[in-house]
Amino acid sequence: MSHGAGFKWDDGLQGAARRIAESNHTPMRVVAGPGTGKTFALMRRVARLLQEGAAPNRILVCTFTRTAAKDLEGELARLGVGGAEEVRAGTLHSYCFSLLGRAEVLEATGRIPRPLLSVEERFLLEDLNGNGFGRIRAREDRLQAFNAAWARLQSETPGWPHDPIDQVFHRELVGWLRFHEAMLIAELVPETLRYLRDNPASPHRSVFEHVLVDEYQDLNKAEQVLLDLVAERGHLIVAGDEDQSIYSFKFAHPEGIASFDGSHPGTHDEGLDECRRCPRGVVEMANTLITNNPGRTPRVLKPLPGNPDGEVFVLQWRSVEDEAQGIAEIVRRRIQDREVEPGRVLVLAPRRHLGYQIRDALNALGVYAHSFFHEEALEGDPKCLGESNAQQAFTLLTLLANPDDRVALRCWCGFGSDSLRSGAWARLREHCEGSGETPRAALERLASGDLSIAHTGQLIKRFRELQRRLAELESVRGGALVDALFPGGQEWASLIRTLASTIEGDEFDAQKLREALRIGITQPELPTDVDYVRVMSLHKSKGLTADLVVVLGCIEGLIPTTVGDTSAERVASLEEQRRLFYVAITRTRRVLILSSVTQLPRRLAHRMGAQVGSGNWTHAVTVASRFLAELGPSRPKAVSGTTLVQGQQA
DNA sequence: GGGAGAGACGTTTTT
DNA sequence: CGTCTCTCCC
Repeated sequence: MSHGAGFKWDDGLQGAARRIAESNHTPMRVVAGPGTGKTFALMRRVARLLQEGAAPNRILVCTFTRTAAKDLEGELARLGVGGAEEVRAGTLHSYCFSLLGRAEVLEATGRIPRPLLSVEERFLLEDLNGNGFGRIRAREDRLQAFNAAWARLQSETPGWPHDPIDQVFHRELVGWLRFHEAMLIAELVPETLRYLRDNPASPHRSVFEHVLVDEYQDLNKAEQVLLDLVAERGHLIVAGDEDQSIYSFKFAHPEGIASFDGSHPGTHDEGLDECRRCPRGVVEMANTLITNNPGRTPRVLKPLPGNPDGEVFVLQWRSVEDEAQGIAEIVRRRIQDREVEPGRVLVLAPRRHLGYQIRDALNALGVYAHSFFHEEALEGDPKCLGESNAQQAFTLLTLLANPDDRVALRCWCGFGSDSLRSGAWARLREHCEGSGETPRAALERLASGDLSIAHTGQLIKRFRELQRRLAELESVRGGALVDALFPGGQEWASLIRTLASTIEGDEFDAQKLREALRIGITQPELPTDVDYVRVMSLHKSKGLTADLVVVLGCIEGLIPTTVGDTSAERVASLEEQRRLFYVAITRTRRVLILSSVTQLPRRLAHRMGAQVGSGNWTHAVTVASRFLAELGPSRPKAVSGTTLVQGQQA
C-alpha cells in the first residue's frame, strides 16, 4: 500500500486535512470526531516535514495506547517517504522508559525504570504493613491515591501529602522501590518530568523540532505537561476528541483538549467533522446520544454524503444463552452469505462472561472467534505454592536472566507463605541497608552459614532451592528452557507456552525469553489484520474499525455501569459511560447490532452489577439501557432476536 | 505456617 | 450468594 515514488504529501488532500498537514502554526489543536481521518491528516503532516527535509529523528509522534501507536507506525510506514522509519513513534510511556534508562539519566535520578508486574505489586503491598496503613484493601486504595496524585500533579504542591499516615506511607513506598531497584508504572511520567525540569541544559529538552500527539483526550495532566516540556523548543500539534475520552480510571484529563487554547496562548484551531467511516444512520444516532452529555463543547459529526444508511438492529433475547446462540447464528449467516469477512466482525461485551459465551457459541458453529479480555497469564494466589506455579516459574526465569533482580528475589523468597515472609524479608533488608550488602550477597552468605539473621530460616530454605534450580537451568536454552520452566500438558503453563511459541529462532537465552514473555503478558497484542471474529471489551475497541459491530449487554448496570461515592462522581461516571458507548457504536462501517437480554439469573445479575426489577425467585427482569432511548428517533424499534433469527431476516 | 470462622464485596479499562 | 481477606488459634 505504500505510495509510488512520485507521491507528494498533499496528493489528493483538501480542506481541513490539508491545512493540518501544511500549517506550521504552533501550538495547534485539531478536534476531530471518530472516523474523520485525523491520523491520516497527521501522517500527511509528517510526510510534508520529511519531504521538506526535516530531520526524522527530531520528529516525535506519540499517543496513549499501544493500539493507536501501532496504527501510527503502520500509517507512517505506508507513507513510503524516505526517513519515515527513523521518525520516533510510540506511546508516551515508551519514550519515558527509554529516556529514564539512559546512563546519564539513571545516574541523575538514582531510580531504575524496572516496572513492577501486578503480581509483584502484591509483595510490595504486603511489605508495607503496619504504621496504621490498614488492611490490604486500604493499602491498595492508598497506593491508588498516590497514582492519582502523580497523574494530576497534585504531588507538586508544597507539603504534599497532607495526611500524616500518607506521609509515612509515601516514604515507605519510595523506600521500598529504591531498595528493590524498581519503579511503578505510574511513576514513569512524573519521574521523566522531574528529570527534564531539573536539568534545563539536558539535550533531551530540545531534541524534538516537531511533536505530534494523537488521542490527546486520553492523557492525564502529568502527561500533558511533560509534552509541553518536550516540545518546548519545537512545534506542538495535538489531536483529540473530548467525546472519546474513556480513561478517567487512569486519571485522564479530557478538559485538557477543551481548554488547550487557554493553557496555550496563540493556539491555532482546526477541526475534522466528516465521519468517513460510519453509515449515515449511525452518525445521526451517535450525535443524538452524545448531546446528552451536558457541558461538552457542542459539535456535530457530519456523515459523508456518499455513505450508506447502514443497518441497525436493536435485539432482545430471553437469556444470555439465547443471546449467545442467536448472535452467533446471525454472524455465521452473514459470513456464510459472504456479506462480511470474519476478520471484519467485532463483538463488544461490557462483561467478559458475556464475551466468553458468544465466543464459545461462535466456535461451536465453526466460526473461529478469539476473545481479547485482559487475561492474566500469571493468575493465582502467591500465598499458595500450588496456585502460583506460573508466577514462580516466571520469577525464576527473571532471576535466570538477571540474578540480581531484587524484586524477583523478593518474590521468590515469599511465595507460599501467608505473610509472603514479609517479616523475614524486612530483617534481611534492614541488614542490607545497614551494611550496604546486596540482598543476593547477603542471602548467599546466609545460605553458606557465613552470616546469621534471626527468623530467616524459611527465607534461606527458599534461597537454597533457588540456587539449586538456577544451577540446573544454567545452560539450558530455547525450547528446552521453555519446557523446563513451563512444562507441556500443564494447564497453568499453556498460556505462557503459547506466548513462547511466537519467539523466532530456537536458541534464545533466558533474557530473550523473559523479555518476550514480559511483553506478551503485560502488553498483549491486539491484532488488526485477522481472519477471525474478535470479541473484546468496549474500551479495547477504540481505534478499531469493522463492517459488523455487535454491542452486547445493553442493559442498565452493564451499559452504563455507574460507580462513585458521591453524586458528582456518579454523574461523571455516567457521562464517561456514554462516551464509551459512543466510541463503541462508531466502530462500524456498515452493520450495528445492539443486543440485550430481558432477564438474568439473579446470581449472575448481581455478580455483573446489572440493575434488576421484579421477576421470580431464580430470574430477575432487567432494564433496557437508557442509552438506547438516547439514540433518538432514528433508532429502529427493539425486536425479539429469536423471532428475527427464525424469520431468517438478519 | 496452616486451618477455621467472621466479615467485606462484588465490573470494565491502560501504561 | 459465593469468593476473597482478615483474624484468631494451634
